[in-house]
Amino acid sequence: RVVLEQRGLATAAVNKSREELLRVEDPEVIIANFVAYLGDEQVTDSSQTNCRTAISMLFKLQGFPNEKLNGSALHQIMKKPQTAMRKDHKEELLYNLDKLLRYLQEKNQINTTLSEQEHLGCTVISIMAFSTLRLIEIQRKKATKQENGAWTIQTSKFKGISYDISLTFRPLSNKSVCPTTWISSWLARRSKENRNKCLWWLQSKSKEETYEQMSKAVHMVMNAEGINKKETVTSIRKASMTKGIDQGATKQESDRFSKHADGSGIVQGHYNMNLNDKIRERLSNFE
DNA sequence: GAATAACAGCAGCTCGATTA
DNA sequence: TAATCGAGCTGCTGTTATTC
Repeated sequence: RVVLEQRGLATAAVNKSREELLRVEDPEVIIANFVAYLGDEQVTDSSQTNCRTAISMLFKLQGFPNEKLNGSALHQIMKKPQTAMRKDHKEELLYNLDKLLRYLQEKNQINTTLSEQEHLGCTVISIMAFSTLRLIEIQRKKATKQENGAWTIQTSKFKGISYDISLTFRPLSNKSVCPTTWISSWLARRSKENRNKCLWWLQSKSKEETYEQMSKAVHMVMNAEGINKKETVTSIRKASMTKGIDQGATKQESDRFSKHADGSGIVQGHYNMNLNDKIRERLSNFE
């Protein structure tokens, strides 16, 4: 339902009742025709691909088998938009994670004077940098205080490894950037009666912070540090893994840290943003 | 030389993230 | 909320290595 709502064009294309859908003889033709129509209308390649997925899902939900939905004709039609969508893997330098850590270090000294939004942004950044969780996973997590100042957090993953995870942050030697410090100071903002409310409870608004607003809070901190506006929240994961790999993390370490099901390929393609200058320099030297 | 195993790489699809 | 972009898993395919 969510997918279909998002793809308004798709629902328009198959504007039929459930009974009508069940009577369709050849759903692949309907999908192919609609994608071809979108192509004529100069709709973007990603939109064409998404609409195809959405209509296909609609038919699948009615019980049509895969073979009826994905034949060679549609395969050929989809080649153009899918080829155009492939991303160019550029060699480009990402901002350094240290930039954000330095910001956290400065702000930690005055964390009681930060605005609620900025405080939340810093806390999320600290958690993301040291856990490589996604924003959605951070938003729906629970935090429990342990002995010795450690915090255990529990969340569910829908992407990647498909089980619930729980991980424990123990105090780091540099306390000013440590997630335990930031979670503690974030919770210290609220009054006694709200102590047991969920982690992202806002004292000022008396409600839980929304996903979109959390994204804005993180962007606010990133912008304040002068990071290019085009960088997304996910780039913090990238910066974290890139730094780890640059410092010599082994493949096993980075796979475990990133929690990808197929670690090496994904990390190589999307998260290892180190330049190849060092290896080129070494190759250029010979006896 | 054929059969099989192991591996790498890619395409396709799905769903998270962002923006207007 | 609609539209778009982008990340990442699954499964397929072709290549290389190994065994028979």
